[in-house]
This record gives sequence, structure tokens and C-alpha cells, in this order.
Amino acid sequence: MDRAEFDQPVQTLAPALLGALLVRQPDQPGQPRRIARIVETEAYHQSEPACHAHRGRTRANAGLFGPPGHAYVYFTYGMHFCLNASCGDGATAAGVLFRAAQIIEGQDLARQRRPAARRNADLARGPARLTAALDVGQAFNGADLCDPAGLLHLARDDQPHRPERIAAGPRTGVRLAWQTPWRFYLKDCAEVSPYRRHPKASR
DNA sequence: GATTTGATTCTCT
DNA sequence: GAGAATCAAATCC
Repeated sequence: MDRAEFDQPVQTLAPALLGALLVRQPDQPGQPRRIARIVETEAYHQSEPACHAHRGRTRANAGLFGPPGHAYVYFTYGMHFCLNASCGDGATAAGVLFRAAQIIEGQDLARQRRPAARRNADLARGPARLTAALDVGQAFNGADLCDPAGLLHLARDDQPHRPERIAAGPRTGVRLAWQTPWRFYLKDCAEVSPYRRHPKASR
């Protein structure tokens, strides 16, 4: 995918990435390629309190400050990784969280990585499930998602979704600014994760 | 230095 | 619907 696409406001980029393909190249001989079609995203921006970079740049969140089109991978709840794509001007922190996807190639390998998944739709139905299915860990933090030669990159689908299938709503599981409708997903998609309000969400 | 919390998932009820 | 698993980073004292 062209890096210029990442040079737009995060709330515009997040819905634009729906239907895009996340391509995971094999890192061992004989391993198949895995492709995930993005069906759910969330936008985060430095200006709002739900963003990891809201309180300024740290070593952990440096990936959100660009350059655009790179991976920001963070570790949470003691056991899970989540994958973002950085965007913006490189000075302001912003990113798109990949929350769910359809595995359209390499399902067998994804199943090995997600033994708990009962259905194919559960393989990447959730941000940490997605990274597990594709073997994306901290090592991918900072990876260039616009480089087709890399282990992980974004590509455009030949047959993109129709625009009217996009829906928006509040972001899942965030405590602060949870009402900001920056979660985008494809309607009627079995792979979209269920909405859960944070137990301590205020207001 | 100690404590709290989280952009979660799984299992059991 | 509730509770556990599990740890890095942020926050507090």
C-alpha cells in the first residue's frame, strides 16, 4: 500500500483501511503465507485521553509518532499483543488499531496458532487474536507496513467492499473518551468482535 | 520502591 | 456475567 495513504487524519484512515489485506510472509522455510482481510479498526489520536500517547512521547509509545505507515505493537494484560498502523505527519501521534480480520489465506497455520478458536470466524475476531493468528509480536514494533518485501505489510484488495457497508460506533473496552465513535467495522461480518463497554467507563 | 491498571481472552457458571 | 491469568508502564508515595 502506498505510504501517501497514511498521510491523512486518523479518523479518515481508519475506515479507509477496512477491506485492506494484511499480508504475513513466512519466516520459516515451507511455511505458508497468511493473509488477513481487515474488517474492524479503531482510531486513536494524541489529542484525546484514550490514546497511549496522550501524555507525551515515551519509549513505549514512540511508534505512534511515526513515521507514517509503520507498525506500533504493544503488550497488554500481561499476555497479549495488539497491532496498530501509525499515521499522520510524524510529529503528532496517531494510529489505527486493527481489531479484527478474516483469514483468507493460510487458515491452517492460523488455526495452529489459535487452538482455542472454535470457528474460522474466531481466528482473528479481536485485536489480540489477530496478532496471535499471524504471529505478530513485539519484534514487529516499528516494522514498515508499506514494504511488500517485509514480513508484514498492507495491500489493497482487488475487490474492495462497498462504502455503504461501513458502520461506526464507540470504541471497545476503553475507559476514557469511550463515547468517541472512532470504531469502524463492516456490517454483517461474522469476524467483527462484540462491543464491550469498559466496566469503569465514566459519564 | 510499591502499587495500580489496562485499546484482552478464556473458562466456567 | 464473573473471575483468573500475567506483566510492562505509568502513577503514586
